[in-house]
Amino acid sequence: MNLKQLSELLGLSQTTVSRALNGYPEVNRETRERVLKAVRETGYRPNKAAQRLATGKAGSIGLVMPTSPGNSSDVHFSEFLTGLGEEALRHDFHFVLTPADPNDEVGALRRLAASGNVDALFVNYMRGHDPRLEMLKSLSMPFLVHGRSIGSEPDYPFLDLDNEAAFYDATKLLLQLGHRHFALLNGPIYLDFAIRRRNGMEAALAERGLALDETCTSHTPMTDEQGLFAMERILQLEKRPTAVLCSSTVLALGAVRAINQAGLKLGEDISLIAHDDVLTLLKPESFTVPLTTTRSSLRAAGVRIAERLIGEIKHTETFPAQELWKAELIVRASTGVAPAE
Amino acid sequence: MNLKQLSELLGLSQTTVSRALNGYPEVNRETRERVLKAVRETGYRPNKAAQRLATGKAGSIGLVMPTSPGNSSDVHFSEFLTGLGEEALRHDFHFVLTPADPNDEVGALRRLAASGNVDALFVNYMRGHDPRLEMLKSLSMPFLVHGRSIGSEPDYPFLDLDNEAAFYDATKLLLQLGHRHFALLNGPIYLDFAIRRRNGMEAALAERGLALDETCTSHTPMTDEQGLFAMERILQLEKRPTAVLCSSTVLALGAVRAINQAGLKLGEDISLIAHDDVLTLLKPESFTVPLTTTRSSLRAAGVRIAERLIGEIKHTETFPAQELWKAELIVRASTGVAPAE
DNA sequence: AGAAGCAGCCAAAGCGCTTTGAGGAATGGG
DNA sequence: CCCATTCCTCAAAGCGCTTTGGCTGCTTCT
Repeated sequence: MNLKQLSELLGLSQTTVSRALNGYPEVNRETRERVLKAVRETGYRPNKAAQRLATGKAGSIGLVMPTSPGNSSDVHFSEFLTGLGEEALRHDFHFVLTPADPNDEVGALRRLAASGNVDALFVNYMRGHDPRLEMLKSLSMPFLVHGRSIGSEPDYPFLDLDNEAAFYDATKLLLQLGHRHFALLNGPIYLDFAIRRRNGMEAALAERGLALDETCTSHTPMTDEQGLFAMERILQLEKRPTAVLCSSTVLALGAVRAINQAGLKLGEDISLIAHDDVLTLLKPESFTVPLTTTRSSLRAAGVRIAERLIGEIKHTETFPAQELWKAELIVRASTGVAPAE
Repeated sequence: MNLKQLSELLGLSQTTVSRALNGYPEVNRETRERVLKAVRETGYRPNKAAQRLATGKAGSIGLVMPTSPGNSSDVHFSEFLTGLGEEALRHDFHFVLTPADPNDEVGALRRLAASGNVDALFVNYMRGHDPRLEMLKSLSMPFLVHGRSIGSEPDYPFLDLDNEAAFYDATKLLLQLGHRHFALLNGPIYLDFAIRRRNGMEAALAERGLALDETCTSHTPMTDEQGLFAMERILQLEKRPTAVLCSSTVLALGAVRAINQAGLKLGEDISLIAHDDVLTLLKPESFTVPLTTTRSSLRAAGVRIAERLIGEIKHTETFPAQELWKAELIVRASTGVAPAE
């Protein structure tokens, strides 16, 4: 069933039927109702490809899905995707996912844009001085960045968490509790958020004349296994830190296990603050010792990003180009006063 | 840059250029090379929407992404997606993801098919007597099911794990170790795999004249939290089971925590076998007490499914319509001889 | 030498939709 | 009674590609 058949069925022209469907004003109310009724009865659905060809609008937003063995099936990514999905559903949009070799993300992005399959692009997992930015700016297609790229001019639309502030605040709390020896279990160092969190932490330490010890720092993919390994290593150091910051509750999962295995008490012998992306899988409050966290929902970020992108495509709304969200610092039992030396 | 412009540039007809690009034989070798060179220089990319409209082929496979609060951002789902992605990348295919209200999966699927945006459909999270099957069969579009639907005629193409056998084998091993009191932490009871795993377990028990105790059984979303709660409850029962089967390592994560908190020793006081989907996030061998598992990679299943679907769309290959994979039973330290009564 | 075959190219139709520019039927004003 | 105005409707032109069905000129066969 296509437009032509439908219009013949109704004894109307294709134009009128099309207008009736797309809510143009110059159609008689009665006619419109007749059309809508026929649509319901016949189950007619406009062919998207044709619609796209005619309008240039695809009703979909493109994203490149990272597929490296490294960050494969990242919980953080799928949590975010869920948020995007929720919002897209409300607008009858969908995503076009292009899986990409991580060495060719720029190429994947370019192909996606050129394919004519999408109206807007989205990128995340930003790196320092990210090469994708230049490419996106050169395209004449709306895009939105989740995160930022340190080292690049901030002249692009983004939504980011204030990672510096989050880890600055967390560190400050630990300092106030008397801690002096810190460890950091961070994400991969080339990622922007990891750089900023580290910066935030260092800034807070510097205020007290302290510096982050390299041996107490690890930059790894954010899995519980890596958290375990890193923490085990750190706990064997001569000068053991009493406070740990984790870039994810997933890392914290492993770290806590290492701490338990070492016979140390979380919140007493050692304090830990993790960043909580509000993963459905892993709630900081359901750890044996509930975790103190800096919290910001990845899912909510997904919703917001979809909202902005769709708004932009439809030209219905204008948004601030750049948003910086604040994380909440939520104190639970994993933080306590520093033990006496 | 479109075909017309390109052909004018070359002084050829659109037909010839199109043929040259699509590998048709009736083009002079020399001409073809000229065309390819021009494409490289101009960066011409065919408009997918037009291509699709003309051919009816979209180069993409559609899937409905579950977005309920319940199974949101499911690690299992994204592990699988990664596999799909890997394979799709090799063939320059992409996915169209439609997020769907879980109460309207059939509708979402229908819309996706009708949109003309996809060449093939994929579904998973099958339920008993799943209504989507009828709908898929009525469509004239290739589809593939991950899992099966108990209660429906198995006359559709699927790829499934032999869940019955996996849990039958696991139970049998535990029986051989002398266990008599069993618990099962399973996924939602309406899901096909959960039903089959339970069946497999019951079959093995029945051979020894045993039955599964309802109070020792839980059917929940597969999160560590649910695993924790369920196990805590079960451990408080008067007649405590000595052997536990978990439908996921994620559930096991919580269950193991409950076991530890109860002061019980895994592999001595209580034995546990979990099904391992080979999640990158959660390796059974890196548990404090490494877990005995039934193993089958979700990601590998994703790869295979993409391979089959794409092959079908391109009509290049024929595959067996139905595949049943066997899980491997891998013994580690979480299983041991049943403790004396 | 004429018929037949073939390689290589092209013009034009068509995929299903939107949108432009115009026309026909009422209505109201002069 | 005629013209202007408003409301509704339509035919036709595109969107950028593939594909059908020729057409041309050259080689090969009889």
